[in-house]
Amino acid sequence: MNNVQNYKSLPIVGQGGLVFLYLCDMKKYVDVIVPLPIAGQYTYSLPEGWDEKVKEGCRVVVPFGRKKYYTAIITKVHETPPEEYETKDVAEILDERPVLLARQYAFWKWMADYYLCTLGDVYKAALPSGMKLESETVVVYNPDFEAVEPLTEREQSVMNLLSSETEQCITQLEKSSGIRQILPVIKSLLEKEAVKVKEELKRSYKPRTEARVRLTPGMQDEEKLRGLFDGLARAPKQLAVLMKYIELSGWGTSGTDLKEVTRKSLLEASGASSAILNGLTGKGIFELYYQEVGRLAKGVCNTVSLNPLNPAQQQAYYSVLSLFATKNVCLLHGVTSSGKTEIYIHLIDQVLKSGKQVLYLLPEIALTTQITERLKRVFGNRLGIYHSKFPDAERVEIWQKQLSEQDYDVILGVRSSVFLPFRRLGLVIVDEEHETTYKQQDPAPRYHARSAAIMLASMFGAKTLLGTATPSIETYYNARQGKYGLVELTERYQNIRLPQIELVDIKELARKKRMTAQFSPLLLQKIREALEHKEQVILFQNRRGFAPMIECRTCGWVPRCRNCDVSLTYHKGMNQLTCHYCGYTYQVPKSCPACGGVELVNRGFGTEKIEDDIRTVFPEARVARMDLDTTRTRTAYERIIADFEEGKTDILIGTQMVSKGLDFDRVSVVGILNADSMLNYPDFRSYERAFQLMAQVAGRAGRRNKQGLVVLQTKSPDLPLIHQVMANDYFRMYSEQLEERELFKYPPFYRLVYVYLKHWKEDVLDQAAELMASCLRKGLGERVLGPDKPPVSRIQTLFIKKIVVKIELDASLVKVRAYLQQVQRFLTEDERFRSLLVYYDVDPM
DNA sequence: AGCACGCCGACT
DNA sequence: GTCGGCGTGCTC
Repeated sequence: MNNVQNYKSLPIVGQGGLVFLYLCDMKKYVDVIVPLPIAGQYTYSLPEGWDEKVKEGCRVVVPFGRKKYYTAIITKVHETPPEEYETKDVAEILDERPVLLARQYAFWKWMADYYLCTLGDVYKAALPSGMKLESETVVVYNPDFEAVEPLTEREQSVMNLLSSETEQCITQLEKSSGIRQILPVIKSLLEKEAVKVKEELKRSYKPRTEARVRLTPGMQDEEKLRGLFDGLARAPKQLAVLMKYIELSGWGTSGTDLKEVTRKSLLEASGASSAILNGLTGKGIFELYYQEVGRLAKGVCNTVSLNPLNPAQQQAYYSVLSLFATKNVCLLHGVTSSGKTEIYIHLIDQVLKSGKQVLYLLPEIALTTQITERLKRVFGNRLGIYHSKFPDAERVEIWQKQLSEQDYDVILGVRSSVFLPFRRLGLVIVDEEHETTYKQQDPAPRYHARSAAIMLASMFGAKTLLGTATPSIETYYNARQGKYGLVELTERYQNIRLPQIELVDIKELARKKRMTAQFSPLLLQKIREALEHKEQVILFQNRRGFAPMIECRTCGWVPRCRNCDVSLTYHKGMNQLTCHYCGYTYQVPKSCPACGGVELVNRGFGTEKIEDDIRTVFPEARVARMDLDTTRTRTAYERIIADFEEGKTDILIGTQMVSKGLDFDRVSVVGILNADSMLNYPDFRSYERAFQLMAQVAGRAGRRNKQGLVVLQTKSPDLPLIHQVMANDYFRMYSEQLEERELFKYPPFYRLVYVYLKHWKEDVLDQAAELMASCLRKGLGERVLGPDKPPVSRIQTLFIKKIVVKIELDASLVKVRAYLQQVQRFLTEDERFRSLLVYYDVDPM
């Protein structure tokens, strides 16, 4: 239909002469973001009469492509019909009020722009999946179908599956039938009219409901009830339930409304079975009704007052406040156990008093019960917690609550909570600022939550506080340059002394054959002493798995993933080899496929191996292991920590997880088993990271009354870094690293952008990468390095190449980004490189 | 991303 | 000669 026909035009005479004023029921259009990695936005038309309801930031369901439906977000409502194409109608409006606020949208646009990805990528990362409904094709069995001609084997098997369950979605059918290409089969069944298909929106988010009990309307008077008591004389159990209900609801108590009684509480209080209650509903005395209830924990209302700050903390607190007068970002550099959290709490309290909100970011790993309990006690139900390991439905409710009038004043959350809606943000705290897990690796948007938080805060005119004991070089540089305010807190809480660090040369000991597995005699002795004194031990090894790999003793062959070009990790528990890139598992070969040798041995040591060895040496000790494999679920993770806290475990063995902001009271010994394993990464940040890890893990040792001990085992005891760790000399590490960074053109002096190219044909990829690099060099010259084969040069059958671009801090990032995209467009227009995949990692870690 | 179209090889 | 496999292109 021609849209113009809908317009009622009315000529009126204005100052400029005759103009046409189009009145009211002009056709409306919306521009939307779809949750796909596609650049640009799409325009849909609104069916008539829907006009009033739509606003920017609301979600709509739109048909996209031949059959799929997606949840899109409106960015613009307008009246300009597109000229080049016919629009489709919006299928459904999901919100009356926007779920994406104006400032959030501005934040999304900044992110897509800065990190070189699409708005769809940002949208996908930002919203909890329960808010992104998607359609699914459902195949419906036709019971009246009579075959005119015999069905093929595949068709028959699909029909058999459908006969037992007459409506099934395609993915489910594909799985249970085992047919990989099921679409053609369904298509032919559709032509034969053996089945029908429909598109159904799957709503994964369902509000939680609670069954409640009340008297039926006919029973709600004194007379009737009295009659009931007599009537139920021969059903004493039912009578008891009725009496309990009257008690719980407060029936008959004058002047008060009836309290609602849940089915569960009535059953529990009366001790009756559900059959008894069913009897009462059957007689028409009670009726059940369902009420929507939130999933969010109510939080305690009676909160404790703040702990007073000690003089050092007090001073840091005031320094931060006064620096915020002139700086938007401030770094709080406080040694481990200096009580940064208490300073945060006082700052939050201050911001709340001014009616603003606070976002408190923590790396996932540090977001434990210790910190959440502390904040809950202080802020009660004004605090919301946003954790990726919480169920999605809960995250949906937090999002919705943030949009409501009863939004949280404080959000404690992980990386992705920068996307939550805020309306009166006043402060963002980024705790453990140096943590690399703040950077999202895959998929896009590959954003750094620290940078994103600073940008978000600036959009609100809010302040950002970065806190850590071991600042990232970039942040510390910014602070020393005066870009950020800097507050240093050197005094430990209650004057606990920093741990004593003992250096052990394990190379020398190994030569003399004095090592027991990975443990030096000193470490073993200290563990033994700790166990005797009922103290606890943490052993740190920066690797997981039983042994990173196995190797043929004869020829040195190492099993590799056939998709990803990395060596496989050996997992003893399942006696399997796993690729940690694609997750594919392999059986351990009986003999070496290269030379036929039968001796396949372990190489290197992971946490699992250490656990095994420590159990052999100290069979009486209670040992726990904490790494990615033992902490898959939130409960497993919290169990390990709780057990250790309560002293149910003597020795905790772990990867870097054990170093994260946990405070344990009875740890007297920390063993760093092999410092060198952290240093030998081909990465310009490996020294910085090794220092941070060792300083953090060392900080776990020693509490109130006793100085802790760290046994630092290394093969290179003369390395300057080792001595910087021993002296806890952050500044020396920083200065030394800074020199190298400047020399080799790394951050903080240069910004890095990695350009990744992927293709399934290696030679095409090589050509494309060479061409891309030479094009980039034309515009950017020596700033372009590569192309290079990254350490993992093939993931899931795609070959990968990487080009590094180093940009001076004062160069225009906007221009560089535009240039990168221009070169990409030029490249993908080339016939040969049609299926070339290009993506970027801005400020990579 | 997901879905259809269209071009190639392995079978009737 | 056809069916099924997968590369290429488009989606308002």
